[in-house]
Amino acid sequence: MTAKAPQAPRPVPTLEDVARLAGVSTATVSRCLNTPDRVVKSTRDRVMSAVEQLGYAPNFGARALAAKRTNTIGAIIPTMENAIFARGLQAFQEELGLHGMTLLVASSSYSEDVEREQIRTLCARGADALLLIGHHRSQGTLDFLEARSVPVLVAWVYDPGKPQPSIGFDNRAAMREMAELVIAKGHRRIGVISAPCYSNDRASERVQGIREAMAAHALPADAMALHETPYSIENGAAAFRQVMDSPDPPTAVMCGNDVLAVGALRAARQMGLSVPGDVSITGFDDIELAQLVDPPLTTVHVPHRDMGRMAARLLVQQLNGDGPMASTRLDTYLCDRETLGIAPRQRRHIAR
Amino acid sequence: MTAKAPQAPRPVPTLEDVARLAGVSTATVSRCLNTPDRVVKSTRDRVMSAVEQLGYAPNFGARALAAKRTNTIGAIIPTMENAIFARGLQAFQEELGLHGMTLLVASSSYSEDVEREQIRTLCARGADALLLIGHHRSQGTLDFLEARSVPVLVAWVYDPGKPQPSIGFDNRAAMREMAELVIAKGHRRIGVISAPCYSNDRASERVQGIREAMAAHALPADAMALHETPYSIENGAAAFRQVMDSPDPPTAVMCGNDVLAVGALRAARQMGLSVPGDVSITGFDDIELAQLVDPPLTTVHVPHRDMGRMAARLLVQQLNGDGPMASTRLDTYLCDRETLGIAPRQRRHIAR
DNA sequence: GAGATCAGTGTAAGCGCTTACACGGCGTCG
DNA sequence: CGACGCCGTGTAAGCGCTTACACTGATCTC
Repeated sequence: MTAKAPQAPRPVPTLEDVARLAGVSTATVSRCLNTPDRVVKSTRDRVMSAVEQLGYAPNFGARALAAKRTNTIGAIIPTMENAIFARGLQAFQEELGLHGMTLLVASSSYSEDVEREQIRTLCARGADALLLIGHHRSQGTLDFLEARSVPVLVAWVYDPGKPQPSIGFDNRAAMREMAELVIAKGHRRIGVISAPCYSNDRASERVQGIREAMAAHALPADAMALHETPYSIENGAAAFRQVMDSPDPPTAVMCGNDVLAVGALRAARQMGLSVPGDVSITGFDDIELAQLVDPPLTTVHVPHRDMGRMAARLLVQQLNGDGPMASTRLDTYLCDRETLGIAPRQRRHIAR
Repeated sequence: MTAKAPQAPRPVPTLEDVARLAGVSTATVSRCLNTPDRVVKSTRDRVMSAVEQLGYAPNFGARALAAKRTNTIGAIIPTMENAIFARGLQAFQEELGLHGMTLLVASSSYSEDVEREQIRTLCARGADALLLIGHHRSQGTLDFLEARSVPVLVAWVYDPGKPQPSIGFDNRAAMREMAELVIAKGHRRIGVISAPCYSNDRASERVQGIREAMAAHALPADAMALHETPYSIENGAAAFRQVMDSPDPPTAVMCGNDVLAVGALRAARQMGLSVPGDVSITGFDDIELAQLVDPPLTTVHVPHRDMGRMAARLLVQQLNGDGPMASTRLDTYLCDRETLGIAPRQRRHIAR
C-alpha cells in the first residue's frame, strides 16, 4: 500500500496537480494565475484548461503565507442591524469587489472590548487593511495596529486632527446646523435623545454640536435635557416619554439618529401630542424610514453609500502604494421635512 | 551584516519568537494555544506571558495550511441592505462567535453568477462550511461543492426533499395561509407583487402558495394579477399602480415581502385609496417597519434571528462531527394587523 | 527494584503557494 | 559571428504553523 494511494474521490486539487496535468512546473501555473502576461499564450491556455478541468481554486492560506498579502480588507462595525452600516458596508464591499479585494466583516456590538478582539482576529487573518468606525479606541489597540503596521481608515467621522485618516462627515457641525435651525424656529428648551456617548464619538460629537449652537445663542446649558439610550425604536419612545415628563418640557426634541427619532415620533402620537404642533422632533442619518413615517421626519442627510464606496477607494489606493490616505470630508445636508415647526409660544406661557 | 538584522521596529512576532522568549519549543507554544490542558501550568503561564508581551497573534493562513481547518464559516446572502438578512446574519455571527468561529460574508446581489464566484472564493479561503440562501443553484455549483465536500446549509427555506439540509420555514405554506385568510375575507380578485421569481425560490414558493389557496377555493388562475419587481419601496409603489391600473382591479394586493408592501401602501395613499377600505394589502417577513407604517401592516412573521442562531448551531454541530445536519423547520405566524379587511362588495358591483 | 506506563516536551516533516534565481534558446548589435 | 540581453520556464527555498513521533523522567505495578 503506497502512502499516497488515492482514497477520497477527489481530494481537492493543488497547484501541483494542475502543473502535472498541464505538463509545466508549479511556478508557471502560479504565474499564469497571478501575472498572466509573463507567460506565453500557448502555455497559458494549456494551464488554464487544466485549471478548469480540475476545478482548481488556489488555497488562500497558502497563498497568503507565501505572498504576504491577502487582498482582504477587514471592517468592524457596531452591528449589521443598523441600516446605515449595512448600507455603507454593502457599497464598500461592491467597490472592493471591483478591485479584486474581499471584505471580512465583524461586528462589535458597540463594545470596545469586543472590537479589540475582532481587530486582533482580523489582523491574524491577514487583513491588509482595516475599516473602523469612529475614533474612540484604547491606546493599547492603537499601539497594536501601529506595531503590525496595518493601514487603518476610520469611517463615519471626519477629523483631520487625528493621526488616523478618516472618511466621513463632521458630526458636530452637521448637528450644530440642525440645532441652529431649531433655535431659529424659536425653540428655547431642547430635549436631546442620543445613543450612549461613551466610546461613541459620533454620538458625543452630535450632542456637542447642539451645545455649541445653544451657547452661540446664549441659551443656558440647562435648557438642554439629555437622555442617552441604546439604538432602538422602543428606546427612542421611552426616552421621549421621560424627556417630556417634566414641569417645563422642551418644545423640540433632537434625536441623535433617525431610529430614535421614529420612536420619539411614535411616543408623541401615543401621548396625543401633535408633531410639530405641540412638539418638534428631528433625526439624523436620513434612513429610508425617515420619509415613510407620518409626518415625514426632518433630519440630516448622510451619504452612507458614497462613504462606503470612497472608503474602499482610499484603502485600495493606499494598498497599491499611491501614498497615504488623506482624510476626506463628505457633505451632509438638512432635510427639512415636516416634524420641525415653529415653537409653540402659548404653551411656553402656560408653562410659566 | 547578519542576514537577520532587526530592521523594522517590530516585524510581527511569530510562534518562534514566542517560543524563544518563553524558552520552549514552538510545538509547546502551539499546544498552549490550541490544547492548553496538555501543557503543565507553569510552562503555560510562561508562554502566555510571552504571548502577551509580544502582542502575538497566530497567523491565520499558516494555521489553516497546517491544520486544514479554519474555524470560519462563509455565508453568501443576496444583499446586506435587506434588513431580514442583516438581522439573521447578525444573530448567526453572534452564535458563531460563542463557539469560537468566525464569519466570512459575501453578497451576491441576487445574481447566480456572482454567487458562484463567491462560493469559489469562500471555499478557496478555506471556509469550513457554507450558509447559502435558497435552493436555486446550478448543477455545476452543486458539483463543485460536492467535490470539495464543504458542508452546506441552506437557509430561509425549508425543504426536506432536497439533498442539502435546510433551515427555515415553508414559504409556500406560510403564504398559502395568508392567502386563505385573504380569501376568507371575501376577496376574489387578488393582485400579487413579488420579487423576481427566477432563481429565487423563496419568492416563487410564496407565489405558488397563493396559487394553491386560490385553486383550493376554485378561483380561476386569471383572478390573480402578478407583477414581479426588484426589492425596493419605490418598486413596490410602482407595481401597485400597475396592478391597480385595470378595468377590474383586485380588491386585495398580496406582496412577497414587507418592503414591497410598504411601497404599495404608500402608492395607495397617494392614489387616494383607503386601506383596507378600498383595497387590502398584505406583506411578508414582519420587519420592524411593518408596525410603523400607518395603518400597521398585516403580514407573516418570520423568526429571522432564531433562524440565524439555529443555523449557526447546526453548522457547528456538524463540524464537531455530531453527524449530518437535519433540515429544520421554523414556524411562521400571521400578524393580522390593519391592512387586510373585508372585500368591498359595492366596488365589485360597480366594477361589473 | 526492573519493566511498563505515562505525562510533558522537543524534533522535524510537511501544508500549498510565491518568487528569487538559474538556465537555455533566440534575436540583436558592433 | 561571438557577445550580450531578454524572454519564458524550471528549481528550490521558504512563509508560520500543526502534529506524528521520539524522547525523557517520574510514577506505578508486581
